[in-house]
Amino acid sequence: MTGKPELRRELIGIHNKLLACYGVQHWWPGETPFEIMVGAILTQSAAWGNVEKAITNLKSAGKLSPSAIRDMPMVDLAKMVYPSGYYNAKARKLKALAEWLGKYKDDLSRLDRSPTVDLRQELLEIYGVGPETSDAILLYVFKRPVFVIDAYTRRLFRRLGVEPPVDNYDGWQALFMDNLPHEFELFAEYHALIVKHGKDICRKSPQCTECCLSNECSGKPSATKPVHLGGPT
DNA sequence: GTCCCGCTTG
DNA sequence: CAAGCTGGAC
Repeated sequence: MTGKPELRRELIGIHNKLLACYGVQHWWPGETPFEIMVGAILTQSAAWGNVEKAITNLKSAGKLSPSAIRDMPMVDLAKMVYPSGYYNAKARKLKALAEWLGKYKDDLSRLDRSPTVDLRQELLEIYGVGPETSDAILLYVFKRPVFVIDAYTRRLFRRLGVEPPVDNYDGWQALFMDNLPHEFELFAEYHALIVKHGKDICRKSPQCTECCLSNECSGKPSATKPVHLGGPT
């Protein structure tokens, strides 16, 4: 946490307003660590409701475990995750995740001994695990203080007029991690609140009249959409 | 930049 | 009917 005090207070202020608006979120939905990891992969560019269907399919078939997924034919796995979209790609990703866990005898406590940077590097080497999925797993499974950046985060804070100097994943992550205390509870709750807000209010087409942040928001990108002053040609 | 891809919402 | 959904691989 080395950033400017002004930005630090702004980021905390946004968190507090979201918390006051929505209350504690109790994330991540998922009853076991493995279920959280599966959810993190299946939710890539997919609505959570569809992810739940896929997870329910796995659960009711008794296949929601690393070993079951390793032993299952790819085609069967693809059918089960069908509702979450990209089913062939996601079946392959789940296989890769399960194979990786197998290297540690499916024992999360072994992995939990690794420092965060090392664990993150390992996660990134798994097929289908990129920065966001990696950080979601680090945060919600391993309880590491890592700030997760997603499309909702970028959209919300751009509209609020807060942007990092470098517009990529690491740049966004540094914006938050350089300006907030590295506390698991704070990062977990903040991300959950951003998602809640992004789904319900700060959508692509924002519901600004119902937004509890409308006072501090310029609504920039959507407000700057081209206006043809001369009217249609 | 393109592809992967079904389901929900407007 | 189209747009959008907690991305990542190539």
